[in-house]
Amino acid sequence: MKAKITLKDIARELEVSISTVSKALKNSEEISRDTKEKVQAFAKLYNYKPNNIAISLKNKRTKNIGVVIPDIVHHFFTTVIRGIEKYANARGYNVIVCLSEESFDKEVINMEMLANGSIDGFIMSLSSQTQEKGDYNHLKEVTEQGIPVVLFDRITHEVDCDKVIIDDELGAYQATKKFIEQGKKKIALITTDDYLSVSQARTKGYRKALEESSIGIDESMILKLPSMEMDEKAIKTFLNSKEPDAVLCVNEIFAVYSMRLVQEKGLRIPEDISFIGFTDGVLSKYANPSLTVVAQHGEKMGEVSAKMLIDKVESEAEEETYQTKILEPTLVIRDSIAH
Amino acid sequence: MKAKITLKDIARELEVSISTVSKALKNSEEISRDTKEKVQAFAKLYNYKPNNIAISLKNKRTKNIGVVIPDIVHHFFTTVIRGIEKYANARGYNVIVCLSEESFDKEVINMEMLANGSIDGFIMSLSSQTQEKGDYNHLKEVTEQGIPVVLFDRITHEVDCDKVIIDDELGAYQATKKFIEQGKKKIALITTDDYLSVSQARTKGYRKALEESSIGIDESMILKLPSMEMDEKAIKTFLNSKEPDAVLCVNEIFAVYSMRLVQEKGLRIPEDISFIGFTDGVLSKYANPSLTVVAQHGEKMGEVSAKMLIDKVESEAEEETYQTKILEPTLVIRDSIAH
DNA sequence: TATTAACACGAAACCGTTTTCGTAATATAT
DNA sequence: ATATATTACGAAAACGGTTTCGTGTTAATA
Repeated sequence: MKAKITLKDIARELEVSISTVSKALKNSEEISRDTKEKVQAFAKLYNYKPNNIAISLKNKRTKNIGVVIPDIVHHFFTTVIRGIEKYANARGYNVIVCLSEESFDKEVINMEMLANGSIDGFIMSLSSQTQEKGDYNHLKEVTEQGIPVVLFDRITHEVDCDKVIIDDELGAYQATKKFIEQGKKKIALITTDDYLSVSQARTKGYRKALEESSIGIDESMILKLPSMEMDEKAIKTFLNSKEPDAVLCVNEIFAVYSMRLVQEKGLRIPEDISFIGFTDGVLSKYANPSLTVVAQHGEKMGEVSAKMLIDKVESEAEEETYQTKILEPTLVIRDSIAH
Repeated sequence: MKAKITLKDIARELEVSISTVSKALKNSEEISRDTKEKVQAFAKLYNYKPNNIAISLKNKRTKNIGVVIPDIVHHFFTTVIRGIEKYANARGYNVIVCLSEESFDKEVINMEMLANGSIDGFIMSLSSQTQEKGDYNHLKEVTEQGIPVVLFDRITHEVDCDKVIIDDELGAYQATKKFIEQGKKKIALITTDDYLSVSQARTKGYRKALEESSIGIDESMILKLPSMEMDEKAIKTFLNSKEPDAVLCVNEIFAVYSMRLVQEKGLRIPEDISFIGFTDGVLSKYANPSLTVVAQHGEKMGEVSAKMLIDKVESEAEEETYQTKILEPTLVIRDSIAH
């Protein structure tokens, strides 16, 4: 086992000072040709690499960014992480991932753990419990300490920081409109409780489209599930009693499961009933029939978030100016609707 | 913006030395009751938290573990990360995730980036390019430096380190045997090239089951795709020409897509043709019919890997003894086979 | 009263870098 | 020959902690 070599080791071997070694390795003009060559050769030979921790301590920059998300076993968050990771890596940053598992307490603990020097900034999406509780003090504390934060997807307006969201309202609006254009009359919505910022926005878009049409809103055509967890029974009862001819779902799973249910009843998709979901994941693509979805462009979102964060981290200026980027969703047409 | 407070700040305010503050906060017996109370109260008031980086530098422990995986938009890896994250977090560690994206170079760069003090150990799964190339020098260098490594799922025997795998051979063997017991005669295998350690093991299990039976092996019933990427055309051609009555696939996607193909041809699943895949993901559960799979217990795998790594990191002893844990797969019976 | 022990604290080294500043030795200008 | 500039390097502080060891003050013991 050959342990890592340090500047001190090189200095001792070559009988020069640590400062000289440090400067020589940085090709400083201050050091003579001879010495530089000697030091560099030695360093290369023993594969010297500066210690990241020491450098972090010195310049108070870790080149790490903390990502706190509710769940990782979820296609959307996964793609966001990928986007963040790719972009951050290209700029020399590493990504520390923490999972809140939809728990307020875990979110707080994770942030506290990272906020003590481990990272240069946060990218995060709020846990459902946090949104339900409406308590954002952990975020405020962090921003007050001067640590930059970028909130994505599940955001709150109560914290001053950069934000990246997709226009969920627009996505739902477009999807609902599509149904209307195709002559659907009984358009249902399967969503979750309103405390989730995204569900709220999607419901708004759905309502807007219906209000603008001659159909109007029938509150009983909206099923609000308590969380993103599947509730098979509730969906079954709902679909059987309301018999919609089109269903908009706030995620893939609700949609794919619903499709199964109506298929078992002998309905044809999309002739008798059409479906649109949110999240362009593997499920939509390989479902039978394939599912039309409002694509959220997670990877792009991650990329944009990472760029915003790193730009802020690296900007000297202490501008207290925050922006919210709104990404446009796209309707990915597949076989669950007519086309 | 209230910046973080340091020991020095407290010492200055309270007119004591830094050492006294440090000891007081650790409740050292050396410090008087009075002083301790004073210091602790002050620290609490100003919300003092020690700087992680400084501590890392001092005791040469970062409490970070590096996870290097080929891809994150993949259910299996995602569950492994979750397992790692949960376990590591419970023991006070953070997880730095790096993606090799199946590239050898990225794998090397990522490891080098992390190996210079950023982490206490690695948990990784090899990129396909690394396995294809058979070059493991980056792993050897790291282990020689005394950094513990745990390899999971996609491993190599050429590196001395701890390993965690599931018994892929057994999984494939059991699945194939299931087909045989159910009277299937034309049992196909859709896999990828052998350089992937897992594909190789699965193919071996498939062969073993057939060899033990009266059916024997028909090489033409094995489709080897060049990578984990979907190749719709190749699968279509294969299924049409070979007309199997049972298909074992090395992942979910191949299986679900294959099911679609035969359904379009009017075949009934599982009566005319049965399917079993690997990976118990969201796709299998919500496919139509739902897919029987060999579950790989990714979360368990992550947990076990994390435990092995952290135990090694925290053990003083420099034992040069490595173990390989083999987890048992489970067959999750769903509607794509008779039952 | 002299000696010793216990107590409470501070100085300083250390972890591995970077960077400022001071200075001896040499080179150039006057 | 003297003053000044340049070159090439080292000492030391700093980042924010932990920890060892030394020491002045008081209290207990002989």
